[in-house]
This record gives sequence, C-alpha cells and structure tokens, in this order.
Amino acid sequence: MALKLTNTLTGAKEEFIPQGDIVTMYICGMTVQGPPHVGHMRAYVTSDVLIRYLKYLGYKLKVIQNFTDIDDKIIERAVQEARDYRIIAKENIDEYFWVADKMNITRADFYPLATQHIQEIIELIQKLFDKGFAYLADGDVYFSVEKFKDYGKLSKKQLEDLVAGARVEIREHKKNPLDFALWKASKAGEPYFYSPWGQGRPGWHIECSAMAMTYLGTTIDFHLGGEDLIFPHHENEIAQSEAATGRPFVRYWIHNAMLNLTGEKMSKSTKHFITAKELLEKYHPNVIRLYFLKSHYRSPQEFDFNLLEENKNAYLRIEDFLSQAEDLGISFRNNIRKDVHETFQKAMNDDLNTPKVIALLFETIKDGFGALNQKALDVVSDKYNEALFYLNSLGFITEKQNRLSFVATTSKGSVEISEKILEARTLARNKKEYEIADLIRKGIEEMGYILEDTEDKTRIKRKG
RNA sequence: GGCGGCAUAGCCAAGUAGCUAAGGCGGCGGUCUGCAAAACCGCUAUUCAUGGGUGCAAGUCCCAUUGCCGCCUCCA
Repeated sequence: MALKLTNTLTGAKEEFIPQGDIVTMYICGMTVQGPPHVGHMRAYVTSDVLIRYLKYLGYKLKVIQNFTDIDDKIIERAVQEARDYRIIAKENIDEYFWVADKMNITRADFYPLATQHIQEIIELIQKLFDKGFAYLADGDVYFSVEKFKDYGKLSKKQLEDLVAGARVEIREHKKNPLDFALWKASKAGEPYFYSPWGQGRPGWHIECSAMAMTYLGTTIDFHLGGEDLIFPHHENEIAQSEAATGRPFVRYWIHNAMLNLTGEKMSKSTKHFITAKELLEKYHPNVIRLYFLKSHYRSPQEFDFNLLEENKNAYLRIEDFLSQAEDLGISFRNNIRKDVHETFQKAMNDDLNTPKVIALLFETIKDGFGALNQKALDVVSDKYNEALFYLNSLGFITEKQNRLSFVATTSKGSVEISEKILEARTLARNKKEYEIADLIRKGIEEMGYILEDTEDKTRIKRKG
C-alpha cells in the first residue's frame, strides 16, 4: 500500500517515491498585493493535509513557502495609497499568518521573501544569459521560450496554440509574444533593485525558481499550488529552472482546484472574493476545514454560506459526541486499532481522499453514540479515540477549550451563566413548575446557550 | 478559437468494471423524554446529463451530443 498522488506533469496518479531522506516541498505562496481570501485557505488547507499525512507516514520534510512581496499589483497599490510597498506587503503577510494559525495550518520551515533574494535571482538570470536562454531588450530581460524545447509540458500547451490565442501583453521588443520577463526595468518613481542590467525588479516567476532551488536544491520532490498557477507561472518556473540547471525541477506537481463564488472563480483581480478573515469571524476553523475536506482537493468547489451552515450542523454533532464521552471520564489514549490505521491509509493513499475519511469519521461518531445509548463504555472509549485520531490526522483543532460549543463550567454550573439562574431552574423542575423552568431555558437560549436535560444532569452548550 | 476538466438523490459529495450506489445536511415516521433538545431506529437515487458502442458484466472504458467550469492576462 503506497501513497498515490495525481501529478499534473504526467496527468496520472503516481506512487510517491522520495528521492532522498528528506522530502522537499515548495508551496507556492501568496503574492501579497491583498489579504488572503477563502480560495487561499483552500489551497493551504490542502497543503497542510498533505504535510500532515507525509509526517504520519514517517517522512522527514523540509517545507518552504514563499511570499512574493514585489510585483506590478503591489506597486500599483502603493502608488494609489501613497504608501511604501513594503508596508502593504507586511500587512498582508501578517494577515496571512493570523489566518493560517487560526486555521491550524502547519507552519513551513521557512517563508522566504522575493525581495530578500535579489542576489540569488540575479545569479539565476545570469546563468540563463550564459546558456543563451535570456536576452536584454530596453532594460528588460526576457526568457526566450522557443529556446526551451519542453516549453508547455506541464500545461500541455503547444507554442503555436498559445500564439493563436494571443492574449499576451504586446511588447514590440519581445522576440516572441510568449517570452516572459525575468527582470523588469523600473519606471520613474517605482521601487528598484540594482542589477547588471540596470535598476529594476524581478519578473513574476523567477523568484520562485530562485528560492526553491536555494533552499531545496535543483530537483525538489513536491511543488504545490492552485491550478490557476499551472500556466503560465509553473510552466515558466520549469523553463527557467531546467534551462539553468539542465536537471528536472520538480518531481511531483500537485495542484488544487478552484473555489468558486456564485459560479465564478474567487479572484483578487476581479474583487470577487470573501476574505479569509471575514469567514473566520463568522465560522469556527473546524467548520471551515470540514467544508473543504468534504470535497476532494482536485474538484472545483462552490462557496456558499448555506454550505457552511450545513457543515456547522454536521460538525456540532462531532463535538457533541466528544464532550458526552468526556463527561463520562473517557480520555484520549492513542491506542488506535491497526485496522483503523489501515482503513485511514487506504483512503488517504488514494490521492488524499479526505471525503472518504470524513465518511469514516461520521460512521465512527454514529457507532459512538450507539454505544453511549447502550452504556457500553469500552466501545465509547474506542470510538472516542478513533474519532480523535481522524480529526487530529486531518488537522482539526481538538482541544476542549477551543471547541465551538465549549462553555467553561464550574462545579455548580457555568462561568458564563449565573449559577443562581441554573439552580433556580433545577429547583423549579424539581417542584414540577415546568412553566418557570421552560421560561428560564428560553431566556438562556436567547443569551446564546442551549440547555439539554439528561437523566442525571443538565448539559450546557454554546449555540453554534 | 485552442487546451484541459466536470456532469451521481431536495442540497453537498465519495465511487476509476463485478455482492443490496459511501458519508453529511435537510425532510418524513417512530423510540426515549414533564416538555424541549440531543441521540437511536426506519424511510428519503430500480438509478448515475442524453444517445450510441465495447465487455459475461459499465456512474466506472470508447465515440458523439448537450450543459457547466478552469486555463490561454494578474491570480491559490
């Protein structure tokens, strides 16, 4: 049984065989021209799940995720807002980390910035000059796509088809309209760096090649990103890197599908998006994660608040089982049965079939509740442990105090609701003064809490 | 126009040739309960966009049609 992943380069599900002792992974990070949106969340939850699973399988990893902190759009904004481009980049990077941490996304080992690798970028461009792939035109440096035989191998595009479509920027000094900039000469007032070709800044794609190879070597195991990056970004990265080194750049290209908002791709340029922060203000990270993982990462997914509500209800059911089990004194023991590991691996090995794992999780929850009704504590304990195993493996937050429905309790009631009120209700119930008891329950519900009477006690939950 | 992908119940969504088509949400009926809620039990696709074809056997492979989506311009 081996991990198989869809490799965009071959278009097939391939068995993952690492090239060395340490698995190297480059995650295409954000161009920090704006705050992260929900589409970014999906991409980074996907990479998080892969990282967690590789670690679960026992691999040692080195993960690099970049920030592209200089590009046309950032400069455009800096001019519009009359602020330094570095401040805009910094704000968006900070927001990215706020979101990622909240979402429990595993941190990469290092987050390099394009502007701090100008030297490496220049060296790479120089190498391309030396090998005859680059040329200078009015201060700009371009990569000559015709010189690179394999151009189009990732996106499965033919040069002639691309020219026919010809929506590329027309620049007379380009030899071929598809040639892309390695270095752009700066215009008056724009930020710039010094280079052998004059003052300017790196083109969009070169920073990823430079940083990936600087930290991970000439051939890396994984390169991840959204499928909108396949062309031209990743195609160009391959061209630059392989032209410079003569070696394969990436062994497994993994791309996640887009998140659509009302039928249309979420996109920064069209302002058609919901920021990650906005969503996190409305929904618990686990609800968002469940929503993502219920779809396969390679299928386009629709963003809709109704779907989030749906997943919130489903998620609350999981929490309910966990806390009911905990109320009986059951705790995590990490003694998961072998067949549970095997079933989990079978699903994950099949191109990270998280929807299948979610289905297993819910079957476990159902069995767990069944055992709870039967008062079969040993089974409840097993199911509790299995559920936590699935949740932890997929990166859900499982600490009790971080749960959506969690209410801090005291010996007599709750920190958040006056003990006297709860006592009054119990008193009323004992005297069979149900009208009063129900009125109190209703009042507490209006405050955002749910009271559930069970045989021996009243459970307090936060409304979702 | 070129390239690629997808069409499975009211909604979301697994399934990549072979027992009765996972799972979630919602809905309906029942059990339990002072009531409510939760939970449990049962029901909710004789059928997988349409039309052909290849197999003993097809959501699952091939062809065509229709409809959506992505990329070809900055994008995860």
